[in-house]
Amino acid sequence: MPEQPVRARLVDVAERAGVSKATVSKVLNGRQDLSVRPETRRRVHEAAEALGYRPHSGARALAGASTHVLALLVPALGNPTYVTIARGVYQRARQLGYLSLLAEDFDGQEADESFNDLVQEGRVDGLLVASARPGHPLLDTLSRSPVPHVFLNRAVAGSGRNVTMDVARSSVTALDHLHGLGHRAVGHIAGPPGITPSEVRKEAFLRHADALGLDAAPVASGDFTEDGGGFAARELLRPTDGGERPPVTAVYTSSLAQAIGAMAAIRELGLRIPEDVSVIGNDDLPVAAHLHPPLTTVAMPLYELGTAAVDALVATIESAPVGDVVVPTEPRLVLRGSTARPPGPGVTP
Amino acid sequence: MPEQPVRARLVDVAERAGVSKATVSKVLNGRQDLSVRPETRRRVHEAAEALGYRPHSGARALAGASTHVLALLVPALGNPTYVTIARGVYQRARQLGYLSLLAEDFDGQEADESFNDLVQEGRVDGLLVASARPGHPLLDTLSRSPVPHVFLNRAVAGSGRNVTMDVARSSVTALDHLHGLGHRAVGHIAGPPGITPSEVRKEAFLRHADALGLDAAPVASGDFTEDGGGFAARELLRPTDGGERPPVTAVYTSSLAQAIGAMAAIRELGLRIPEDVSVIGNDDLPVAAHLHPPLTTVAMPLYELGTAAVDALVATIESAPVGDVVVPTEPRLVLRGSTARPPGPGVTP
DNA sequence: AAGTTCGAGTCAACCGGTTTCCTCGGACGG
DNA sequence: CCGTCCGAGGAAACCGGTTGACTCGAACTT
Repeated sequence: MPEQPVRARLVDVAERAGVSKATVSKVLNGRQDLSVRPETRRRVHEAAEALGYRPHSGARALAGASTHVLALLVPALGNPTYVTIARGVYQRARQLGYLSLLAEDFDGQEADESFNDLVQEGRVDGLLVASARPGHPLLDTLSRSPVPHVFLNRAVAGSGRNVTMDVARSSVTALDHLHGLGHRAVGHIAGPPGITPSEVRKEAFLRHADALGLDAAPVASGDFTEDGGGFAARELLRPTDGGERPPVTAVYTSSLAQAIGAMAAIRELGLRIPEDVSVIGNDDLPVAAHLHPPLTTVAMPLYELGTAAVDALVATIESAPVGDVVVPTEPRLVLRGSTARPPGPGVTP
Repeated sequence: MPEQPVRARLVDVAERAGVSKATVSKVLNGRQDLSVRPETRRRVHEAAEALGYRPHSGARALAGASTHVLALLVPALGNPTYVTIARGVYQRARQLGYLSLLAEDFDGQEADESFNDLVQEGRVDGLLVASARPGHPLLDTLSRSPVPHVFLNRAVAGSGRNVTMDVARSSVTALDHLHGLGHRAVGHIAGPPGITPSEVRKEAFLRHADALGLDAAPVASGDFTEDGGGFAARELLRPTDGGERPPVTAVYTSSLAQAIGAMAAIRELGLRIPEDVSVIGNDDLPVAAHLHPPLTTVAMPLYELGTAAVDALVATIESAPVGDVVVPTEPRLVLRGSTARPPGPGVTP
């Protein structure tokens, strides 16, 4: 059997190849500050292969080289959006020879401590921060720290380290769709204030609603959860000044969970989807297709956001920082059953 | 400001406390093979505190001590069930001073490689395997390897390292509920064959259906996904031998996603939930409450499964293995709108 | 009073890599 | 023919902890 009973070490490889530790190290790390005969190089690789050599990560980290570990901080793992991002991060990291550590930022405090530890203990080479929020303690820590890091999804203005998606475009896509169906009064359920993608999405919504000349474009804010969406939906649909029809015929939400909550709330108000109210949400995740009715969404390139963030971070680590990055893939409309033409004022063509 | 500009090392602490490196190391690691005066102990702790000392993980691992890192392998991160487990693992690990690494086992191959690397590179102290499956390459690797590990959720018979929930009980709870409502023909949507929780749930279902004397208890298998649930539901509801009523009045699914898919399929068949068919699923996750109708579920102690698995693994690492463990929390019925009395044969009391 | 034991630490060898500075022999230039 | 340069690789220090063996003085025994 080709298995080694015990870990092979660098010396073992060196011995088998008939060279010194130093040479093996340099060859295996592909350093070009040393000239080696192709023949020697081959022998080293062969020996390493034959012994199934894996460098001990601790020793490596200790000797000043990198750990090849990245850490990703997300605000909520319960949110499938972040899970998708995390998968992108994980897979791309592995492709590049890195490992990724996943941490959840329950209360904002946790993050700061946990990341400090990670960095101080020399466990990670870099940080991917998806949970930036104004005033977050970590931001301050990071800004005065030399550890490589990027912000993804939630941008930090002026950091020059943001990796984001074309969030503004998603609002345009959603509105164009609803406008094309004939909607003239569309409400938006935004995320909590102060969070970049939420703010950007809201502003783009308002700007484009204006450009399209909509009659009404009210906005309500709520958490990115089902309940947040439910409350906001009730707010948007409460009939104003004695009228008996809801003030909007369609709702565009900032997250998928909000859309689910909004749908439940809309039905509880005795309205039908999509006959009375159309609903369109952001982020196309598997569950969207199986809701009742199936939810029309704007698919955001979440997975790619993850991979792009890793690319940016690794570039930073290798001292070739790339500045702010916007993932090139555009948001894509996924048409399903939750959007339709608005109820005509008695008109049934 | 109390921040140190540069990492404090063990020697720095030793110097400040006026003792040797060895003493500091032993004191901070709480080893009792050394007697130290309380006074000295205090000085050491003070010095460490003052300097904000964090041991370098690489150095520590290299010196033969543990890395204090655990790795968790899950079959699919897209499945919120595993995310919940992962949270339990992550938090309990941190409480015990460990870090947890999350890996996704996309194809079964990945896992084996990735875990081998992790272990070979001395990155982790132990493994939490939630994706065991008969014939999984990792099982073989693990059985001949000295690395501490436990299997959670999916048990490996005879390993003496299983951490599981009372899955059989969940079938009993679900069936009792349906039986109490008057259902006499209940279908079960099981997971893929060969996977322990799925098998156990199925067998418990059949056994208890027998004990209750149900008229019919057909079983269909499908992936743990929405689509898997959808296909299986169609199979269960296909009218047999020319009858026009579906052969069952209720469906009990092995996963939440399956329940969502089943609900969609049931509606596509022109049946109402819960008037025509009741649906009850396993695992109570937030989305269940916001479905249409809100889904009745059996809540499994997933988070605790994660914490219990960490406890068991850490015990194993500290050479006090605990054998098979069953999480004590019992499955709990969460009553919502997807279950009701079966349609009477024309009887409306 | 001398030997022994015990408490309280210290010494120094490791762990497995990385990296800096050398060495050594042959080719080449003058 | 001798000095120099260069290609190819080696020696050893070092990274920051951990650990078992060892020391040293005081107390305890007999």
